[in-house]
Amino acid sequence: MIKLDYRSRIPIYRQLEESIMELIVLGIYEKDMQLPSVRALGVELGINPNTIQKAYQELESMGVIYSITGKGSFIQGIDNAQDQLRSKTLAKLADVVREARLAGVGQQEALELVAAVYNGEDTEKEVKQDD
Amino acid sequence: MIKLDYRSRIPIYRQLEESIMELIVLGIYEKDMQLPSVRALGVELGINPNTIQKAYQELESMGVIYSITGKGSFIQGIDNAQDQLRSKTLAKLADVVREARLAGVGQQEALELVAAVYNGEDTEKEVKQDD
Amino acid sequence: MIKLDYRSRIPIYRQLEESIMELIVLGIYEKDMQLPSVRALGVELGINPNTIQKAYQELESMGVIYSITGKGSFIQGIDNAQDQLRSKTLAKLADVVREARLAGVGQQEALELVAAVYNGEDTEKEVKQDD
Amino acid sequence: MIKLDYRSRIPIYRQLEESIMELIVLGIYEKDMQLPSVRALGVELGINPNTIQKAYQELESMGVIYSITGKGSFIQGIDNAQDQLRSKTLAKLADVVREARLAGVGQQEALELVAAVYNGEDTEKEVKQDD
DNA sequence: GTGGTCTAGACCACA
DNA sequence: GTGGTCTAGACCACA
Repeated sequence: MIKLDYRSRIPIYRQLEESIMELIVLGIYEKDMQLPSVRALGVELGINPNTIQKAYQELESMGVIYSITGKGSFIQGIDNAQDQLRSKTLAKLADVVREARLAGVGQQEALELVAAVYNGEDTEKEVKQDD
Repeated sequence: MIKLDYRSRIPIYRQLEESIMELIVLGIYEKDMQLPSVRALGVELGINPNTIQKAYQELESMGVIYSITGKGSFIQGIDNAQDQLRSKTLAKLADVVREARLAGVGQQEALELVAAVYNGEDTEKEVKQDD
Repeated sequence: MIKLDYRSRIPIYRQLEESIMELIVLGIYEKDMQLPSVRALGVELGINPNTIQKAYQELESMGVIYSITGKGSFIQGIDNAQDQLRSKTLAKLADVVREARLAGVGQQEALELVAAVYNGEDTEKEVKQDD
Repeated sequence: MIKLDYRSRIPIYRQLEESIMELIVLGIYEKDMQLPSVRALGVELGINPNTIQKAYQELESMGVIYSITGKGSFIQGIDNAQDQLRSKTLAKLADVVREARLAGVGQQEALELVAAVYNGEDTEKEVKQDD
């Protein structure tokens, strides 16, 4: 359910955080549902439990999940997850659009690209970007 | 002419590269014009010459500038700069739009944000998109 | 009669201990009254009997309750319970007040907060004092 | 300048965070002043740099300090530090006062204890508390 | 040198 | 078993 790109410059724990938030937003992870334990998920994804811990702790500090020592980690609910994902994403988007504008990309072109992505017309998959 | 944000998560050398490409695209840096030496620019911007060197090297490998040993670095011309900037930027934009879509941002909303940025209606600058 | 907050960072067994001591201090649990068995209470509260056991053992070592093998656990009396609760609490209070002072909280403000809590004017319950 | 209690149940990284915030609030660490590097402080305090990192990263996410890779970590300013320290401390204080009240500590007694601490009349030093 | 990421592994409190 | 803390150590990008 969670797929990571180990080659990406985006740290694994951040990819994990985003994945989990998306799963919540998509309604796959429901309120109070228990997440896999840091150890179990570590084994499943082939990464160190400490890395999972880091992701879980950040998600907890964002109010997206809550952890009870000795019991496990649980989904807090959809609201915080949605808010966090949205605001982060919109901030990123605004940044990149500003960059595009400075790079001489026209408004029309930018709008078309957005529409293309939403309509599934853009063929390129997850382009590796250099920064 | 070149302004850097030392607190940004975007590395200085990348900011430098983008700035220079933008100056070329804007026609301020013209073909065959000589760039300041790494030392001079280092002093001017108050940063390590190594950082400037790194930016110049990348720009050279992208074909945006060229160097003549013992003489200095020069602008290659506008074409490469423009192409590089555009393609990088468009790839990034597409990526982020895909992310936004996954995050539950609607097409309409995304389009409006793009328009807002182009029309200067969005006030926030370079948002921290960290946590 | 005993209410636990499973999400609190305060461990369940500690919450249990405090609850029982409070019930004694309030006169609800009287001298030589028998406590529910660890199993019964475990079922009632929906928690592991080991957790109850841990609380009972600590209470016994504090002289708040006593156990008779094969019969059960009983209330020792009000004195120990009151002393234990008081001294622990006062020590904690002093610590936190010292902290508050270091944090720049003024004496007046601290006094007012105390009065507010006692007069029921502070609405917030059991605030998360994590991050 | 920073002293840690390695025996405390309060994790080292949290003690570090609080210490740094106090130093900022006291005006000893001033705006934009550079903090010791994670490695240097690790050596100085005899603890692992990773532990320092954790503290620094939390402080950064709280807006108390900012870090620039390759350069160092710096004090953001006094405002956030003060706000964070204050709110955390007041929350803790309210919690403990509520506990004290349940434990049968009278309002008068609580107020006197607060006054005593502020007036330096309380002799006991940093009592080891059991939770 | 400086922050940041990740692993392997140990140990603890708690349930 | 579950989360949480900490260490030792490696490796990376950046300045």
